[in-house]
Amino acid sequence: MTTTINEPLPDKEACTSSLKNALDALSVINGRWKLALILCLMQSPKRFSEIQHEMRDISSRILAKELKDLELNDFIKRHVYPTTPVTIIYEATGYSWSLKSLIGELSAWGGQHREKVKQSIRQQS
Amino acid sequence: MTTTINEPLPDKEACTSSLKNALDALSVINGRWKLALILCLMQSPKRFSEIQHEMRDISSRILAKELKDLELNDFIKRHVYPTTPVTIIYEATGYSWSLKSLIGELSAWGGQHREKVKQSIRQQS
DNA sequence: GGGACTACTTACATAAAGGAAAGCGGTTAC
DNA sequence: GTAACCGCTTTCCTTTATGTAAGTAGTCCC
Repeated sequence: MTTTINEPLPDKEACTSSLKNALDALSVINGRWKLALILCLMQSPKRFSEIQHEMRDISSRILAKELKDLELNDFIKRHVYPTTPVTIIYEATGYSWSLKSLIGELSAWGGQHREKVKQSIRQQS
Repeated sequence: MTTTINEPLPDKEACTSSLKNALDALSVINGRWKLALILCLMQSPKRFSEIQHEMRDISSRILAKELKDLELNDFIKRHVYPTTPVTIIYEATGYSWSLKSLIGELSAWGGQHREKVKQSIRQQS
C-alpha cells in the first residue's frame, strides 16, 4: 500500500496553479465562435454584416454577444465612424496576436490527434 | 471602399484548416474536469474513489463519464486487477504527455491574461 | 443479517450555450 | 410611402453540460 497523504509531491502545487491558468485561458477562448472571429478579424477589419456573411451560420444575436465579449477581453476594438449612416468597423487588437503561439499549439495538437483517430478507425475495420 | 471578394487572401485556407484543428483540440480537452483529471492521473495512477476524493466536488456520475471519455480518447487506461474485490486502477497513458506543450501554452497565456485583467481592474479604481 | 465499502448506473433537475425569428430605430433608394 | 440595408435587441426554444440523489451488484466485517 502506498500512502500519498503526507508526501509533498514534487510539483503538485505548480500543477494546480498551472491548471487554474490553463482553465482560465480555455474559458476565454472557449465556444464555437470566439477563435473563428478572432482569426477572421486578424485577417482584416470588418463590419458586422461582413463578418456575418463570412461566418455563414452565426446568428446576429450570437455575433453581437461574441463581439461584445471579445471587446471586453480586449481582443478586438469597435470603431464608430460618423458617416451617414454610421459605419462600424471591428478590428483585431494587438492582444489578439498574443494568442498566436497558443493557437499554433492547439492546431498542431489537433492536427496530429485527427491523424491518430483516422488511423485507429482504419485499424478497427 | 475595399473589395475583399476576389482577393485570395494569403493564408486564408491555412487559417481555416488551422482553426478546424484548434477547435478539434479544444473539443477534446474541453469541460470543467478533463484537464484536471489528466493531470491528476499523470501524477500517479489512482482508483475511482481516490480520484473522487482528490477532485473534491466531482460527482460519481460525472467522474464515470469523464473517465470513459478520456479512455476512449486514449489519454488514460483502465486496469482491472482480479483481487477480491476487484481493484480498478486508472492510469495516464503516454498520449497524455503529448499534451504537455499545449498545457504549457495554455497555462502561460492564462497566467499573463490574469495579470493583465488584474492591472486593468486596478486602473479602473 | 445489518452496515459499510467499491465502482459504478439511473432518473431527474438545473444551468449555460446556442439558435431561429421577429422587431426596431435609423438611413438611403425609388 | 414603401422597400431595403445596417447594426443590433428581444423573445422564445433546443441542446449540451453539469449536478443531486438514489439505487445496484458484489464483497467484506462483525
